[in-house]
Amino acid sequence: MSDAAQPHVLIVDDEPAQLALLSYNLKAAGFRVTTAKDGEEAVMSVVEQGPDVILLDWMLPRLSGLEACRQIKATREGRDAAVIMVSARSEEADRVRGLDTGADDYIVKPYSVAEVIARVRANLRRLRPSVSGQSLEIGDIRLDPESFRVTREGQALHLGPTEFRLLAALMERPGKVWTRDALLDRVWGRDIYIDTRTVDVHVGRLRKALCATGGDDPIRTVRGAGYAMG
Amino acid sequence: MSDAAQPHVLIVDDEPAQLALLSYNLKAAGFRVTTAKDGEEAVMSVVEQGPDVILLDWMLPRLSGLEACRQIKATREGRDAAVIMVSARSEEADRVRGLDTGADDYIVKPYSVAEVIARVRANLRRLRPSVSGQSLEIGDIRLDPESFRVTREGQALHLGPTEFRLLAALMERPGKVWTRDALLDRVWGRDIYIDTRTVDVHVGRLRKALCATGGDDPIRTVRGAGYAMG
DNA sequence: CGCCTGCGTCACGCAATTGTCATAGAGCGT
DNA sequence: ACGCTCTATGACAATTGCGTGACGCAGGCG
Repeated sequence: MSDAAQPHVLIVDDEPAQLALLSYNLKAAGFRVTTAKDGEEAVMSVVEQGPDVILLDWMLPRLSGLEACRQIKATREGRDAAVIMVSARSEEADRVRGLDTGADDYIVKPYSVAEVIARVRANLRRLRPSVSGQSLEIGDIRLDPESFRVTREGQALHLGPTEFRLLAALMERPGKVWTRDALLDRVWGRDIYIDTRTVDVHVGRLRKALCATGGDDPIRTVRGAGYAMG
Repeated sequence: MSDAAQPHVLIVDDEPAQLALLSYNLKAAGFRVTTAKDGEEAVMSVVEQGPDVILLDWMLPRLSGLEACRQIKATREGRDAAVIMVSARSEEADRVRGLDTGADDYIVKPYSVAEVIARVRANLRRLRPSVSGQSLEIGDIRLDPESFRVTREGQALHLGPTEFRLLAALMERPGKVWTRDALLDRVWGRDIYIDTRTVDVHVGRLRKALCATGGDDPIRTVRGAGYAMG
């Protein structure tokens, strides 16, 4: 999964120039960027890194963009990434074929960098609401990333920064069970050494805060696995 | 950390170098790997270990890949494994012959390691849905690996971790009869010392949980063999 | 500086889960 | 019907995993 701070974009293109151009500009726009030169590399990278958005060129060596897209969408990590196909072909037929294999969006060459960034942002907004300032809602709990405010039944709750990010992670995918390790990655950031049990403590604190105004415990503990909401 | 649910790949090739190369990379990609040097060994290994995917070289001593494939597909354990033929011949005729004998896929030499891994994953996905996070369903029972939820006729059931994994194993291959030993491997993990009869107890507990809301017993006991669902 | 807030770790207690065993029951061949 | 083998089940003790309060530390701020 991606880091708490920056949305992660994977760019797949066999032309180094395109790669460099997009990479530079997306980094400048505040994204974390990794790249792949062909379809196979792309699939492996998806599995390993679990990016949020994938810019996938149509024409690729080894594994066509179409087939790569199909494979990406079939992996656990790729299922909830946004795939944006990039193609010189503008025919409607191709567009349909692309979307048929599970692509989420379609950009036609020649494109402007601004357009690409806009599309990436748009897909991100749809897929990762909290990253782009949309408020999340589960039951009577609402979390507004913009104002860093959490309310339950309209009543404001006081959360520490860590509890806030923890809640945001849990609310982003209702029903999904997060392992403690996944939460450490997502909430605390990768390559940080924290005892896994610390997650328990923060979940406990979050629970106390969420139930301060009364109401049921909205966090589900899955014994042997982790935590989930919704 | 040896995951009990690691997919199992059998690699069959008479060249030690190929064996080592593929073995190393597949292990690194998170698979459990065993190897065989010829067709006969391959068939025996299939019967003994029941791998999920088999990478079968076309040219083999003792028993050609083609014939090995036929024999593998004739065994109970090999029927629901994916066989991927690996061959230097790229002629269409060979491909057809390979697929005719029951091979599920075909890789032409020279191949890239990434391609092999991608193909293995693709076949695994088709054959073992839960590996890629899809929810499993048999009759009125549904199991969602992502949310760790099990429902029967829409009603949520409470299962312990072991019962959950046991049910997942049974549901992954509807109709397959699992021996107690196979279930110990799959659910408890190999290299663990547990009494075989313990499986009975857990099947009993799982049955009780599944029938808690009423309904027939969905687990079939096969006397002298093991258990099956569906 | 002294207070306050937030955070990570630890230790303890509790409850769910688990492996084993003993016993009763069921299937099958004769 | 009988005997043998394999399976189901209830009981139980040991283990594991989780929740919680307490504690020490670091940083921010008046």
